[in-house]
Amino acid sequence: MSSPSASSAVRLAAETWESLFRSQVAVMRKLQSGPAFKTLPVKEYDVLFTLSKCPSGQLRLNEINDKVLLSQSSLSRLVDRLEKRGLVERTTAPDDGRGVLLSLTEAGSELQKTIGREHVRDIAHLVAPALTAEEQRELLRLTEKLRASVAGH
Amino acid sequence: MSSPSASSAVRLAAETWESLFRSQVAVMRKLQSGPAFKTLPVKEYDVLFTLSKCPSGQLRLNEINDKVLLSQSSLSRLVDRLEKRGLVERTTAPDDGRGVLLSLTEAGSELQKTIGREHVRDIAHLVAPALTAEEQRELLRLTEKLRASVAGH
DNA sequence: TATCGATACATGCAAATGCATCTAGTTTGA
DNA sequence: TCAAACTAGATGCATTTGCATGTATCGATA
Repeated sequence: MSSPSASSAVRLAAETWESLFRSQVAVMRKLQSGPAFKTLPVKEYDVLFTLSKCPSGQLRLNEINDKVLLSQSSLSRLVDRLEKRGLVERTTAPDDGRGVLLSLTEAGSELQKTIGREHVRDIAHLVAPALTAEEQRELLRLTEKLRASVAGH
Repeated sequence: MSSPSASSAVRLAAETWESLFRSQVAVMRKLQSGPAFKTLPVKEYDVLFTLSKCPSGQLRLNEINDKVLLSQSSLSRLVDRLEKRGLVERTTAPDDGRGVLLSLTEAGSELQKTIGREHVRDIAHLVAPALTAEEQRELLRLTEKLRASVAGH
């Protein structure tokens, strides 16, 4: 790796990230301003969604925390709000007395599905006109590869 | 567009967005926890960065607001904080008495460069090992295409 | 050019967030 | 086996955020 190519490699990485970030901002802007999130903020929906996708139906708080951009304390209180609205339930983890398992209530599951249907439609309206199916598959592959690499330090 | 392919198109778009979003979360997590942002929060740095990249050196608040995921009022107060620290300057827009032009002070420009150098290095350490240069160029192209499409409604 | 609606930004206030810290349960190792 | 270090999550408190609204300016129209 020669010196000039190293510097251009750094620049390329920075520009790639910048572009990824700005596109995320642009899409998220549109999504969260839609009517789907009048009843529930996006971040709270995201927790319901994450739970709905998990096979066991239960997740530890620290597992959820890995998926969302929130501090541990903010997530704890976000879950307080969801619990107060009767959308999720906290249970002490059976194998670790310190841990908390979170699961959807029936109402939480219903609300997730209702918002989810509309949300997915909104996403499609933004993404489908922008990129071909082939491009979407490639974008999916690249972002997943990036996420996996970053998650594994 | 037949019915089954329409539904799978919707699913693909949703999965693509989900992956893009989660990768952004994973990368941002790492970036903002680095030492580069001990002195200045990422969102505040982002405003300095945006100003530094702009050829005229001045931007209207609403132009900046398009680039960041903040409400108008939050940006207004974020700028208050930057101004109080002497990093930016507000000027009334010459052609529009309602508008405010924002520009970097010398101190703001210095701080942006200092943080920016470290920030760019951090980005490279995360992105370069994850994707080849060719993949990064493709990711850059796809996210820019998505952003442009979404921005144009 | 006087009025009315729209736009740009600021501000009061309630809610959400993060940092530091606390409590309780778990693991380690002498 | 027991104390010390570690981990998961909750909580006090100051900061940040967004919603609703306020103020000032702009632009269109009659």
